[in-house]
Amino acid sequence: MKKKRKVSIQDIADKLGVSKGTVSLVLSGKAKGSRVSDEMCKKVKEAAEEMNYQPNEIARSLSTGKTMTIGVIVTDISNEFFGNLTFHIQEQAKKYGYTVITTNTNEDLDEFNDAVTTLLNKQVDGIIFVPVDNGQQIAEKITKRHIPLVQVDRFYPNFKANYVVVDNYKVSAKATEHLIKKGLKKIAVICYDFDVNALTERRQGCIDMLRQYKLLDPGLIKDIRYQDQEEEIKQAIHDLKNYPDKIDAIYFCSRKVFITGVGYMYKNEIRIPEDMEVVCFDKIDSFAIANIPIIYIEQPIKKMGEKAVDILVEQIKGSDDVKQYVFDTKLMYIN
Amino acid sequence: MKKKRKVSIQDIADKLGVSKGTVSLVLSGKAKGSRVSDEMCKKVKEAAEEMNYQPNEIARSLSTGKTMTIGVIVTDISNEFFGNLTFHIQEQAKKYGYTVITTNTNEDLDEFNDAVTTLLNKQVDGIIFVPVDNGQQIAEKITKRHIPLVQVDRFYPNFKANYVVVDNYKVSAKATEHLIKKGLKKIAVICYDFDVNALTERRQGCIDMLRQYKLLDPGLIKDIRYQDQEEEIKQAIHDLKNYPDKIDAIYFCSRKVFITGVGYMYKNEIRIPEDMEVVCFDKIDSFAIANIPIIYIEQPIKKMGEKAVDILVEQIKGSDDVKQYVFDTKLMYIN
DNA sequence: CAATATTAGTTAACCGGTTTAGCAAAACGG
DNA sequence: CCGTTTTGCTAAACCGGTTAACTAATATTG
Repeated sequence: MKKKRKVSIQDIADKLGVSKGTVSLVLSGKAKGSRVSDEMCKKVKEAAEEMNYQPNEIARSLSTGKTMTIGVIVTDISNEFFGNLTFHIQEQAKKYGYTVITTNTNEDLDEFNDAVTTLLNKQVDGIIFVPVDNGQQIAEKITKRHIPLVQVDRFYPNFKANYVVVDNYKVSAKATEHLIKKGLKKIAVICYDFDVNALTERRQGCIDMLRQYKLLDPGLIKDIRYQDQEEEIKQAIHDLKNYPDKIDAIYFCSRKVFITGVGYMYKNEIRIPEDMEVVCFDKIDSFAIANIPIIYIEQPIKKMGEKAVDILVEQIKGSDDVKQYVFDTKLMYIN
Repeated sequence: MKKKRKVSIQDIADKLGVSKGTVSLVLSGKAKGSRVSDEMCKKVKEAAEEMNYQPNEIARSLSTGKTMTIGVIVTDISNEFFGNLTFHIQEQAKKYGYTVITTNTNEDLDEFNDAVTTLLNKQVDGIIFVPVDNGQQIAEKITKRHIPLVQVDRFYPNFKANYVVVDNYKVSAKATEHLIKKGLKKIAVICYDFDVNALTERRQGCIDMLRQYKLLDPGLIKDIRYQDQEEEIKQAIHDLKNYPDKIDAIYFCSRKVFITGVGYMYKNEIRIPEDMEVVCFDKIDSFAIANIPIIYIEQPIKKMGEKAVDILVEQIKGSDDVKQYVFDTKLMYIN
C-alpha cells in the first residue's frame, strides 16, 4: 500500500504558486486583518477543498502552544456519577472547541500522578480533576507549570485553586434531620474512609446532626475503604442487622455504596422501608427499578460539569481570579 | 507572573555544551544503538533530572508522526455500558502507553462526523468506535487516511473492517426460547428501531424463535426511537398493559430501555414476575436494588474493550489482517 | 508630481523534538 | 607505521503549521 502523505499547506502553496504563509493566513481565517485579496482567498479555499486538505492540529499546536485539548481526571469513568460528569464536561468543552482526554485514578495516588504527568506532557491547555486523598503535591505540579486547573466534586482545603463542589455537609445534616423528624432514632452511616472533604463532610454532617439531637451512636458510623468496598459494605450490613438495637435507617454516602448496601440488605432479609429506611447521596436512574421508598440527594451534575469547563476556559484565556463554587443540592423523596 | 518557558532539550544541550541531537538520543533511549558514551549518557540524564526536564509530546508527535493517542467514539459515556466499555479500553490502552480521547455521538450522524474529523485532525494513531446508523461513509474517511480502526458493539455489514461484538442474535433467540420453555406464550419485545446490526439482530433473534414456536404476534414487537425513548417506552408499556391478551414477558434490548421500561411497569401496577417476567440485554449493577427475578444477558465488556485495543495496537504497528471477533454472552438468572 | 500610505504577498524564523549523514579522533590490524 | 574501522558526537534537515518583518507595487494626498 502506498504511503501517501497527507496534503499539507505547502502542497496547496506549490499548486497555486504562492507562498505557504499566504495559504496559512487564508485557511486559519486570519486573511481579514492581514491583507490577502478576496481573489486569492477564494483560490486557496477552492484548492484546499479540491485537494481535501485537513489541517494537522499537531503542527498547529506546536506552533501556537495551544492544543485545544483539556484533560479530565476522574476516579472511574465506569461509575455512573463520573460518567455523567464527564459527559457534561465533554459536551460543554465541545461548545468551546475543545476536545477531552479522560483518565481514571481508581482513587490511587500513583495513577493520579501518572495521569497528571501524561496530560502535562501532552501539553493540554487545562485540567479538570477529582482530587485523590493526599494528592495535593501532585496537583501543585500543574500550577507550577502555569496550567489552569479546576477541582470538581472535592477540593484540597489548603490549596488556593478553583473548585466546583456541592454543599455536602449541609445537605447530609438536612437529610439526617429529616429522618429524625420522621421519628427515627437509630440511624447508621456508611461512608468511605478517605480524607477528602466531600466525604468527610458528608459523614460529619450526619454525625453533627445526630449529636445535636443526642442520637449519636458511634457504633453506627461505619467507615469503609474504597479498595475493599464490596466486602466491607457486606460486613457493615451484617453488623447492623445483628446490632443489639434495632436500626431504623441507613445513610449511604454514594450511589455505589448504596447499590451494594441495599443489595446486601435484601440478602439479609432486611425489608425497606418496613425494617429500615435508606438514604442515598446522589440520584440513580435505576431507582425506578427498585420500587421502594428512597430518600436521596440530587446533585446538579450537569451544572457542575459545565461550570468547571467555563471556569477553566476563562483561565486559559488569561483570567487569574480563583473561583470556588458550592452548588446547592436537593433532598428528594420517592414514596 | 513570569512567562517561564518550559525547559527544552536545547536548554540541556546548552548547559552541557553538547548538541541537542545527542541529548535527544539519550533521553529518548536510543543511546544504545547510536554510540553515545556511558559518561555522556549519565551527564545528560543528571542534567535532565536536575532541570526537571519534561518532554514535549507535541513536538515529538510532529516529528515522529505518532501521537500515542487513540480516539474512542461511543454513543454516550454517561450510559453505564459505554462507560464500562470506555473504562476497560482506557485501562488497556494505558498498558500499551496510549492515552485516550473520548467523544460522544448521541446516536447522531453529524456528531459522529464531527468526532471523526476532530480525531483525524488531532492525528490520533487509531480509532475505536461504536457505529452510528447510516454512518459507513463517515467511517470510511478513517480508512481513507489509512488510520487503523476497530468497531465495537456493532459493525457495518458491508464494511471490510475490524470489529468486536457479541452474539446478539443467538443469545436473544436463546433467551426467548428459555421463556417459551417456561410455558410463557405472549412475549413482547421492546427494541430501538435503528438499523445497526446489534439491535436488528437482537430483535430478529426473538422474532425468529417466536415464529418457530408459532407464538409470534407482530403487535407485541415494539420499535422505539432513541431520541424519544422515554416517551415511546412509556407508551409501549401502556399499550402492553391494555393489550387484549394478557402479556407474559417483556424482552428489553438494552439496559437503558430496561430501566425505563420496568419503571413504567411499576407505575402501571404490573407486578414482576407475577404479572410479567422481564429480560434485560446486559447486566446492571443495580439489579441488586431491584430485588426481583430478572433474566439477563451478560456481555464480556472487559474482554471486548481489551480485545479492541489489542487489535488496534497490532494494526498501528503494521498488521494488515482484518480481525472480526464475536464474543459469547451468557444467559443469566436472578431468582 | 513627489512623498506617503496602503495593499498584497513573500521570506524566514520559530515551536521542540527526531534522525540521517558526516566528521574527527581513537583503536585496530597487517 | 599507515590505512581501515570503530567510536562519539555534531550539524542540519525535517515534521507542518504560525507569524513578524519585509518588499514591491499600487493608491492616495497635499
